[in-house]
Amino acid sequence: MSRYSAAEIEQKWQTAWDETGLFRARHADDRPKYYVLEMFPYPSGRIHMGHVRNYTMGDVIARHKLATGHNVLHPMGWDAFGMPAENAAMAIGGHPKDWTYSNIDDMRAQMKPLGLSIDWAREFATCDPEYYGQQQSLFLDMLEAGLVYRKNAVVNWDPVDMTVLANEQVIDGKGWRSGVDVERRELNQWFFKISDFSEELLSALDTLENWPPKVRLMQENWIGKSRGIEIPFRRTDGADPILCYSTRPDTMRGATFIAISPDHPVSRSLADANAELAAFIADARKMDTTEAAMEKAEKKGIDTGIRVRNPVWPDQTLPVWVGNFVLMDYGTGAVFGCPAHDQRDLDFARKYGLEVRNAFYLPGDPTDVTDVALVPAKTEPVSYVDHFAGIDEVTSQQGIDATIDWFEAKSLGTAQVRYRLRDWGLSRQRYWGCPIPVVHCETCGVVPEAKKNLPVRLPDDVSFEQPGNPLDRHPTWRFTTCPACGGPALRETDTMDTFVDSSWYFARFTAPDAATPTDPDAAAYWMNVDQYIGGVEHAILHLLYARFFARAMHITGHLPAEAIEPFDALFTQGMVTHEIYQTRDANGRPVYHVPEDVENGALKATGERVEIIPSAKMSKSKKNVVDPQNIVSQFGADTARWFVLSDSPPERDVEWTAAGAEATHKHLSRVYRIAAEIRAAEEGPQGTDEALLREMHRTIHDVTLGLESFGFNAAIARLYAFTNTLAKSTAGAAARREAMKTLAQLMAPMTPHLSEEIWQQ
RNA sequence: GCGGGCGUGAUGGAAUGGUAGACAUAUCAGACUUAAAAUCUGAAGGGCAUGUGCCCGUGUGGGUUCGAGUCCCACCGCCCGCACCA
Repeated sequence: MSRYSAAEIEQKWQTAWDETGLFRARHADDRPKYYVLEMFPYPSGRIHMGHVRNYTMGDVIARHKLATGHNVLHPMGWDAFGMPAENAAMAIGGHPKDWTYSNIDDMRAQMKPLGLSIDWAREFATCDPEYYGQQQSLFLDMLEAGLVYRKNAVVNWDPVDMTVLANEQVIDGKGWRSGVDVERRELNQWFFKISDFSEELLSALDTLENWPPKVRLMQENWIGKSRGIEIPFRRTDGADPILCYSTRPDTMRGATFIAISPDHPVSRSLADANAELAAFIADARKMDTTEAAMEKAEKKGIDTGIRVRNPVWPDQTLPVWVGNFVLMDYGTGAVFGCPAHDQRDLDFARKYGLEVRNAFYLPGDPTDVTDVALVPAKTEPVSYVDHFAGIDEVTSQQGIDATIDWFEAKSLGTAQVRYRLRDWGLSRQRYWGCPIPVVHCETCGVVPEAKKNLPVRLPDDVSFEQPGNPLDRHPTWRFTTCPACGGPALRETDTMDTFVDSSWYFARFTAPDAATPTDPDAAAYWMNVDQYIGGVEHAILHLLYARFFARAMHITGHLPAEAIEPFDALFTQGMVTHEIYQTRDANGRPVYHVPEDVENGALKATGERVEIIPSAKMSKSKKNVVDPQNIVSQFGADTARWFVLSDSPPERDVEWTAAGAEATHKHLSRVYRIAAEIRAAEEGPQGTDEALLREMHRTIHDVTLGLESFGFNAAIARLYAFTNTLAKSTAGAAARREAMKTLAQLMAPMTPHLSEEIWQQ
């Protein structure tokens, strides 16, 4: 072969690797183990450049570790449950199962040509009954361990589609499919007790040294620990006091009203006798809970007529309002409003003509002031604090803590540590998910399914013509017998949130065929994941849920104590972006064009200039998607792999360009050519060329360092430089041969096929 | 509002506090060719001198240091995450 033919080379070596079972991982081995994992894909049907970059990074590490004497586990699977499959069934007919499995086949067929060093024998999909059956078993263990419970919760309910909607599926207060107003409905739902682990999930973040600081910080903020105090406000009518939660009791002097949630018990009981209030509460209920809506929503309130006393200055009485902005499930569902020091409270006070009172005495100011402009800057020392604890700066954290202590010492309140983290509601009124393995028995109530009856399989004969959950209207599926009393019972028809599926798959990969969720030996040997790689979009939910699950799996005996932090190192890679090409139609609306139709900034067909928007996320609607399959068939997998790693550091976005891909291909052709030249060079008595060999060893050092520290772009730059040196080298044939072999070896993690070809010749 | 990150040629980006701009793209020139492609050789931060040299340069302004793209302070700009959380 005189020309570089990626197609031939790649096919040849992929077959060879397959036949020798090179990437099969076995857990009896003297070599140190290394588990590298990329976040597994949702089987949409097409792989995209982001997948290529993600899996190539993992593959570079896997191959590098394999080459440096490690026993490597590098598996792949499918995060296969979820709504798109049901949506496809509703839109185009067919069955979610068929749609999903056929997508998996398609995607596997697109991935295999990339030459990834994956142990395909371990592949599974989360919708395999073998997988979700083990998940049900895990759920039952967690139920027994008290890590799962049922409670009523308010959800977004679409009255037409008859299903719960995620916040993301509520657009402007309306269901994204039905277009009707979404209701807030209270339903009985299953919850994981993740909030029991708030403190531990928070403090253990410090041990995750090889995680990006940014991700740790995001989790810290999400868990949201705060120290505050619960303060009872006595009512003038002598009824039970209203408990308010505050993290800023130092602003007590500025309190001019109390706001309670529409869901607060006091609001509810008053509503019985107050039609206006009842209407207000009903109205607040209708408001959807999405971020966007919350931001726009007007702050509204209604005076209850109740008055309470300021606990520190009892001669001051404050009105109690119901406010639509007060959340029932944070703190006590009641707050005191301090308009002088809080923008939201100020807006509210202005709207309803409530008093604005400065919380802090200004130096030399003996009386209360009402002008907001006089409020001292946060860090300014204030003089009034002798009232509290004799501290001179209330607004430092120390000052706030001292104020809390002061309140406690005077028996005016109880210090509280609170977390923003809520329990994880896992019930979904959906078909295509893991059935929750419980039954509802008239005599026994909620009863866990017996493990011998697992998996509770999804029925195949379902229809999607009607809205709602097909499991609910299935003629027979629901009807079963109670595992406890043997009487008639109904199955739970809710399925699990798909985040559950991805919360433990990494553990299942260590023994994908085990008859229990994990195999203790295999889990002990392979866990933890040494390097986990994925998108930063999973920084909070997936990674937090997985950390919770690892703890739950330890408690239920499915993972060793060492595995409660399942990912030793985490790397979040950047996106692959591409220019967008757009022109305008007669009405000035943008029209997008695929890259193939554009040449030199103009449409190939008409010559019309296109507007170029650089570095945009690839998306179908903007038509700037580059299909990896096309690149592989045009240039080969090695070119695609090399390109997505070159140019940009892996944590940053990389811009895909046709010119860059071509240049990469030219470079690989050049390496191939140089190798051929060197092979053909006359053997002779020439000695070594020390300069070349010195450069070679320097390259080995730099590239190794680059591969081990996610400096792939720098490693590749070094390989370019060495290729140039080698091409120009006038050293003897033996030295050049040695240098060429080394070059091939160093390139191998990125371009395994080309390297293997050069190495073997 | 709270939290975090980043500012280096035309472009993507290199650079344990020690020769800024490695490597690549785009560009230009040359060789080969009837021509083109491919390939090979070379130029290239800006300015002045163009002859070997000089001056200025990592968002802006200060500071630490023998020495700062790198460390510290302030400001400007961009990006990201969170947010009626009391």
